[in-house]
Amino acid sequence: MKVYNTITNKKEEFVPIEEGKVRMYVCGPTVYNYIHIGNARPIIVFDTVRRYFEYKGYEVNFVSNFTDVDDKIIKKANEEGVDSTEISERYIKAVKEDMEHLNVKPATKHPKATEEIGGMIEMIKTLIEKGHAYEKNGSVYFRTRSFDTYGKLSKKNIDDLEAGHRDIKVASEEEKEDPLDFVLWKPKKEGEPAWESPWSDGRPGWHIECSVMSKKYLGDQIDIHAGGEDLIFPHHENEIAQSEAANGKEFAKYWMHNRFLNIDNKKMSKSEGNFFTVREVGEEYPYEVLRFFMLSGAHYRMPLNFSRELMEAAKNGLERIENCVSNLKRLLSTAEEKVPSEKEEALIVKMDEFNKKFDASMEDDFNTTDAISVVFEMVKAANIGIDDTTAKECVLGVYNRIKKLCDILGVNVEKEEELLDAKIESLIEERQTARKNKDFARSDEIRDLLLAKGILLEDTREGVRWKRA
RNA sequence: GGCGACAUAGCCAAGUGGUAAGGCAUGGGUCUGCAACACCCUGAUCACCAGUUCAAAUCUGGUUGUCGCCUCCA
Repeated sequence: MKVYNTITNKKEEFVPIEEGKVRMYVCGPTVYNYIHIGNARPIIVFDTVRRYFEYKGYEVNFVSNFTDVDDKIIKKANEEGVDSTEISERYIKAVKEDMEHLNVKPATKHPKATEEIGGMIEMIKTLIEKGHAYEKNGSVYFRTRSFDTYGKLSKKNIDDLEAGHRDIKVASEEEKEDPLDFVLWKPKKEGEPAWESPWSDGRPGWHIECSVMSKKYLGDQIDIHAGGEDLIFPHHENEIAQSEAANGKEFAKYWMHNRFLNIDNKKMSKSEGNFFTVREVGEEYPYEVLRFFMLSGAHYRMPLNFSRELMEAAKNGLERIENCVSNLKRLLSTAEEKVPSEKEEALIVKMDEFNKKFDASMEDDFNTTDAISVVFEMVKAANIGIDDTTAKECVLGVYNRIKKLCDILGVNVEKEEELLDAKIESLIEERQTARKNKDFARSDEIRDLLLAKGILLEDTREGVRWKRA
């Protein structure tokens, strides 16, 4: 399995630290609002990575945090005149709902920063003892120049960075030994939540949170650390500095970063107002369409553009797969138990080949775009090769295979079994009678009526079928 | 200024040395009372220039263009 590693800028063969196990940490959202579709990209992408590892038989310890103490949360709390915990808890609940809708598996552990303060204080102490950090007026800073490989992830030259900082020095910079130093602990200001520490009542810096939560739940060394591309610098660079300086070990073996999701080819930003929350999109499209779009629209290391046109294309494409699966499911109930013909045997074998091709795509740095094209090839083969005379074994084999691959991607292609109420059933019956009597005016009238209720009818050789519009 | 990514049909997008996967859309057909589903047919020589090679979308150099990071940001 090949994984693109940001730190080496290369695809590398994945070798786990511990045989058969993957320790993976994904930086989670700061919970100050509903997540937008840009936040959803890493959530979906890395959930898919996890699912693939699990499919390959790895035991995945998947940790993803919630940053629940932060300037933006405090600001929002002050605006609403409530406690910041109320804000963070509200949006953690919302993220979890969104994740469930997007068929994202809950992490093995979702730590919250505010529940890990003790560990942060411990790590900061260690850093001070080792000379990598210092206290000044209740604040603690990381001594960036004391970590000699600083910049290895983002490929930044430490001296270039300092030059860039000189112009934008702010008041608090004055107490730093070096403009490059970043904060590990900051004393509280009026109206801010605070925790006791040896240095001041205050709160941790953002970067130390992830270093500590990763260490606590996954250990000093982990296999994969992932997140959005914007986190490479400074967040992940600083995490490396903190963790490696404190633990004396290489932090993460593989660093994975997804590129951004754009809207109409422009970066989403609050100031431009060009962003959509997951919920907003969910009102217009089924959530599985959004997930399918994220995985089929582009490889995770490529920019992905979001637009109505592209969502429509994704919706239509997904429906093609759904139609095929529901067709197979229907055939399954009537298919004859018999020895498959030579052609049917060949189709079953073909499914094996498709599965291998799918795996090969996924093992090439999780090329979901390519993997999905394999699913479409399977759909085509099924549509051509299977009908109501096909042996049950063959129908079942194809059905299971397509479902399995979609499940690895976390894309739900099977609609829940639903019963229609009696009134609608009788309307469908009435329409069938009308059609038999060639009263097409009445039959079309009923079809339109049902369509208005969101029931789409399709007449097939085997009889009438319906689905939700 | 520093670092990095990308440029393939109307749109989206795989493909890193041997004569271009897949999807959406379009047009034509088959099926159907009609529609929908499905099936068949329909389309690109891969930004440009130069080079390496028997052979390049795929390697090298250059040109042009788009984008990201360097500050909170998925």
